[in-house]
Amino acid sequence: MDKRKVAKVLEEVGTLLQLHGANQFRTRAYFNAARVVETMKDDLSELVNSGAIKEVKGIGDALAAAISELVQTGKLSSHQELLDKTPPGLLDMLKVPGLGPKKIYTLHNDLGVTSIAELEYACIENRLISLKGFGPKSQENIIKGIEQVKKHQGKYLFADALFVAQEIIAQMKTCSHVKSISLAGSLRRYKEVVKDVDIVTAGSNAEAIKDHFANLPQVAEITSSGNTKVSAITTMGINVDLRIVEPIQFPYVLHHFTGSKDHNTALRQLAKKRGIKINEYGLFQGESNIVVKDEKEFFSVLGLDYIPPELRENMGEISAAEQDKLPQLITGKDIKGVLHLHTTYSDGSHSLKAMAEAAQKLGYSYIGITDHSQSAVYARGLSLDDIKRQREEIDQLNSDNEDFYIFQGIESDIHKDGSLDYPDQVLASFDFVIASVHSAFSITGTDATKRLITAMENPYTTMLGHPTGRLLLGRQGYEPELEYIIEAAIDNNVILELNASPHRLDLSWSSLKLAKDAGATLVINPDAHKIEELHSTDYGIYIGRKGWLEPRDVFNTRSLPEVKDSFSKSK
DNA sequence: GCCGTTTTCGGCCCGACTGTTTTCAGTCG
Repeated sequence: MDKRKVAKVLEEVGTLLQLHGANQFRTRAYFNAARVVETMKDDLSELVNSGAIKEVKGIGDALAAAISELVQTGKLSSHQELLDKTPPGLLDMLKVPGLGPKKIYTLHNDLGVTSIAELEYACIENRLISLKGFGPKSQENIIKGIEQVKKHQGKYLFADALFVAQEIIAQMKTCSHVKSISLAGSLRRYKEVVKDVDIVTAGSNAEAIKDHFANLPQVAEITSSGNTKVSAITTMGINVDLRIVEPIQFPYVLHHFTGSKDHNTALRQLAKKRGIKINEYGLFQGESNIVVKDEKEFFSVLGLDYIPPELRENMGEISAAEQDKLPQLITGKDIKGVLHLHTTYSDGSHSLKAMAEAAQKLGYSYIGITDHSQSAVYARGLSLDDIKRQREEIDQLNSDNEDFYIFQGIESDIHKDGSLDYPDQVLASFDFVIASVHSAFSITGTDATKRLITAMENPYTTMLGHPTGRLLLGRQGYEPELEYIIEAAIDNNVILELNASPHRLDLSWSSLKLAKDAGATLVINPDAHKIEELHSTDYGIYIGRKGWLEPRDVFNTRSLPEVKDSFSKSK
C-alpha cells in the first residue's frame, strides 16, 4: 500500500474519530500522521520493516502499529471497526456549512439521523429546535446549508471562483476607504477546487467598506456581519468572506487568512519555540508587536524565506524556507510553447492555421497539434488520409513562417489492453505522440496502472496525457497507482502531462510534487479545443507552482531547438 | 495520540462569530 493510500486511511480514521466524539488531540494526531506519511521522502515499507517508523516525529507506538498494519496487510482493523459503526451519510453531512463533527454526533445520537436526506426531513419536522445546543436559527441555517450542498456540492472550480473574486476585488477597489485589498484563502493558494472566496481589505472606515460590499451587484445576501468580517452569498451561489482591518494589521491578517490552516498551525508552533506569538493581528514578543510592512518581512522575522501562498500547505515548505531551499517556481514567461492542441481536423472549434496564429501572438515559439486518433470516433479522430492532409498543411505553414514552428503530434487513444491507435509506421510518422485514455473508464486501480504502463512502454509514446482521467467535481478518474506510473515514466523516458484544462488539472499538485521529487519530466499543456482555451495554460502554471515545479522540471520551457532535438531522438 | 535541555503527566495554535446560553460550545479558517 503506497503512502498516499496510507495517508488517506489515517485521515479518514481522524474524521471518523471526530464524528464519534473523540478527544480532539487524538484526532489531530491521526491527521498529523497522515501528513507526515504523505510528505515523507523515505520508503515507507523500509521504515516499517526496520522498525524505524517509530522514530519519525509525530508517530508513536499506536500510529506506528497502525501504519505497519496498513503497509503489511493493506487494511486497518480499527478503521474498519469505525466504518462499521458509522453510517456513510454522516461523512457527507460534514459538507453542510455550519455542521461539524460535534453537532453531527448529537444529531445522530439524539435524533437517529444518518444522512443529509434524513437531516433535511428532521428540519422540516422541526425536530432540531428541541435539541440541546440547537435552536430555530441553527435549524434554518442547516436547511440553507443543505440547499447549497445540493446545488453545488458546496464546491467550485478554481477558475469559476477566481472569476467572481476578481470582479469583486475590482469593484471594491473603487471604494475610497479601501487602502489595500487582496485575495486570500484557498483561491490565493491555487487550490483546484474551492469552497468559498476569501478577501482581505485594509481601511480605517470598516462600516463604509461593509456598506460598499453589501451593495455590490454580485452580492445576493449578507449571511453574517461582525466588526471585522462580513459573509455573503453571491448571485452564483458561492460564499464570500470579507475581512476588514486597520492598514497596519494588513500583512498579518493577509497571512492568517491565506492559510492553510495546517501551515498556520505549524508556523505558530515554530514561532512559539522562538518566543513569538502569532495571531491574525500581529507577531508578538511579550506585549509588543513586531511591526512588518508586508508578508516578506513577516516570514523574515521568523527566520524564513518568503513562502509563496501556493506552497503554504504544510508540505515541507516551512523547513525548506528555514534552510533556504524553496524552489524557484515556474512562471508563465518560462513557457516557450504548448504541445496539446485540437483543431477542426478533429473536435476543435478553430482551424489549425488560426490556432497557430493565436499561439504565436501569445509569444510562443512553437506548438504541437495533437488531434484525436482514429478510434476516438466521437471526436472525429483522424483517418490516415486526414493525417496526410494535415502533414501537408503543417509543412506549408512551417515553410511560410521562420519564426514559429508547428509540430505534428497526435493524441492517441490508449485501448483497454494498453495498446495505441494506428500501426507502428503511422505512429512513427508523427513528431511526437500523446497517449491518453478516453474510454473504458471502469478499469481502475491496478488494472488502470497496467494499462497506462503498457502504453508508456510503447516506443512511440512521448507523453502521457491527463494521467488520472479525473474531471474535477465530475468523476474520480481511474485512480492508477501513481508511484508506479511515475517510475514507468522515468524508465521509459515518457513525459507526464499536467493537463491545464480547469476541469482537469491532472496531475494534481500533490502528485506533481511526487513526480518532481522522483525526477520525472512534466509538460504543461492547455488541451485547447479553441483559441480562448490557450489561456488555460495559466491554470497549469498555477497548479504547477503549487506542485513545486521549477522551469527545469517542465519540458515546454525548453527552446525550439532543444524540443526538436528531443523529438528527433528515438527512445 | 504524541511529546519532553524545566516535564513520563499535562499540555497540545489562535481568535472571530453565531446561536445558544446566562457564561459558553461549536464551527471556521
